[in-house]
Amino acid sequence: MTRIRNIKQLADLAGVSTGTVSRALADSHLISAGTRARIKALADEHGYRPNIMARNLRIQRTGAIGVLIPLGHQTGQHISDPFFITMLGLLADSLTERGYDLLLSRVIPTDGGWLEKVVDSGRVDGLIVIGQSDQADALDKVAARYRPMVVWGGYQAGQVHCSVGSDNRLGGDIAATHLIEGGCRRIAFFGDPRALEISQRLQGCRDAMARVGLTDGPTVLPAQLVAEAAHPDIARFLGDSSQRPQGIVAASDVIAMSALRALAEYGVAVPDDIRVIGFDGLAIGEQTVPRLSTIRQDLTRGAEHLVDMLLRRIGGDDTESVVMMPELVVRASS
Amino acid sequence: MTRIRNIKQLADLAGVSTGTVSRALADSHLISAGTRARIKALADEHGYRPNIMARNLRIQRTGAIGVLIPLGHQTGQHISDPFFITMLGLLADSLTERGYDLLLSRVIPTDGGWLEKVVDSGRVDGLIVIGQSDQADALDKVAARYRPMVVWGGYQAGQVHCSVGSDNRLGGDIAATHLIEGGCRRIAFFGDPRALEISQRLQGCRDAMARVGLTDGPTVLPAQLVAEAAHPDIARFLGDSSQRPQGIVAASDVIAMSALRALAEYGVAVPDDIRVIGFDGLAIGEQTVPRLSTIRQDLTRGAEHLVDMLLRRIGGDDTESVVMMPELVVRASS
DNA sequence: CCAGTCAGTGCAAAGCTTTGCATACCCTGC
DNA sequence: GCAGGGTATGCAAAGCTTTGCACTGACTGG
Repeated sequence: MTRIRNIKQLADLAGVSTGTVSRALADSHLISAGTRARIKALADEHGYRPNIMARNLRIQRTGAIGVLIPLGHQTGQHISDPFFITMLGLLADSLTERGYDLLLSRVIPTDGGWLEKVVDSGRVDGLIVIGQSDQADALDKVAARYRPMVVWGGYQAGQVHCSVGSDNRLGGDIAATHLIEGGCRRIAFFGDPRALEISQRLQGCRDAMARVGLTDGPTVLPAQLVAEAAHPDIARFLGDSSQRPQGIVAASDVIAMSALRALAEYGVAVPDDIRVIGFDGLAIGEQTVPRLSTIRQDLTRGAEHLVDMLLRRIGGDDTESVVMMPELVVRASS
Repeated sequence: MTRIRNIKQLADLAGVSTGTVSRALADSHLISAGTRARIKALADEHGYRPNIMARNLRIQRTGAIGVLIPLGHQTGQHISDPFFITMLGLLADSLTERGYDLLLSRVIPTDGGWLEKVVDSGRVDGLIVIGQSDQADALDKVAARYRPMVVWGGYQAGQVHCSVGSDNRLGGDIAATHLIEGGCRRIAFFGDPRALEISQRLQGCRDAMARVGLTDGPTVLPAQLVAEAAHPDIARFLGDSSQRPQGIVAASDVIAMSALRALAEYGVAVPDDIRVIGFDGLAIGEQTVPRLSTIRQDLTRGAEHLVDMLLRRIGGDDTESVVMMPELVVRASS
């Protein structure tokens, strides 16, 4: 009843060779049904499990997909951010359903080779990167030679890596247009445009304003994505009543919530004095006071696309980037 | 400039043996500084990264910690559940800070060996299991021989596996006592007591009621943990106005939110007609209408304990289970 | 009765590192 | 000039599977 730890021991016990054991456990029809059953029973009885590392080394695949969260432009950010977490949960569900494990890494791309390190480590069969941060070039460089990688984020012409994401420019445009239609002329944009997606949202905002003659565009406050870090900046900005905008386009729901909180503290009425619109469409936005208007991205569909396309790429197919339409959700904050 | 894929090629290129390369890359002082620098430069130039699977196989460790979410008593449940996700984010932060990767698995323990499969696979250096579900026995069995495992969940006397969690009985007691002090005599408990933690919360609820002579205890509605599945049951239960309780102890904040929603739909005033209290203290409870009273568990500290203790166990130490004190948070729903 | 087939099994290489031990060389001190 | 002690490197085993190929024996058909 002693524990069996490798295939050799089991082979000796069964009086066959390791090859036979390996094949028997894999249900190969090369092995007679009798031997097969006997070996399996023996393996079961002695609690033998093949060593996955050795197996992976041999067959050159791991059954794991890496999910990477590059925190390029803001070191303070944590994975516990609601957006990442939501996406992560969706990916986990979708991947486990397909029999893959999920290897989570939070990386701070300070050195050049952060992505190569994961790719070449051979630890994963494919890679999902959540957000380009300010690392679009690094992603392109790797994508040129490493196929099984898809990225959640923005799309720009000429991009080498395969991305899934929303039409961020359009989203920003819709958000700003919505505020303008509500009568706003002085608009502020809260978000750090070093991240590709956010710069696109800002661009959309500018476009919408330019169309009605507001060629200066919005005032930009490069707020951090993470709530705790953003709040002081936002509070300071809004504290100066002389520069208060009439409308705020926030680059994410989390930033918008920070803004709502700060405005409440200053006694500014939303949406009467200042209108606020977020971006993402997280569930949490339903629960704010007032309930947050937002530009919804369909994360569920996004996650499914990411996994689908990644598996196709692992299988050798090629895939085009996907740009999904964002959707205006008007609640009570605008 | 051709890509180098294994240590042998690099060794040939450098005109040394593989052993020397291996040591050089590991910065071993056995290798002269000159050779070391030369090899490193060469490795860098040709983009060589050691194959992690081979390395893991050789040194018998993986640098990854498995996080397991057993969904024993309810097949519908998804990882996207807010509680799991919150915990997962905290663990991810804590683990990556300490240089470990996080391998996420959602398992449905139908067959006996679900846990053994992960443990013996050699894919991870240690295991964090989130929630005992109804699998306490399976956990004990494995814990008897596999040291590097810690479990988030309840503690009961005689338990073999090492757990971190709240005093659930006490939490249930506090919750029920709070409702009783608010004048409730007919109390309902929403939650499926097949899970250890929940049965303990129910027990606490019973204890509190017994102390004031309510020996029948609460009416138990074995609601699912996941919101979508629980809602119909809860709505049906509350729809029958003849059996409506005066107070509801929900086994989780998510269940409580479902109850709040159902009550709002029936036009029942909270807390005036029915008082509701949840369990967990998730951030999301701040945003409900009315804001949810709850029993808070300190998940941040819990996650840190889990990781700390796991690493200590990996290092060979032994660790005692930790039971943290839950805390009553009175907001507006009770 | 023999050549040929086929089912079932064994052998050993390959996958890539790490590391204990052996080796080679260069000094130093006597 | 030689024993002894470092220092720098090479050799090869070990870690555990999977799998192409070779082999054995039994059986079929002529």
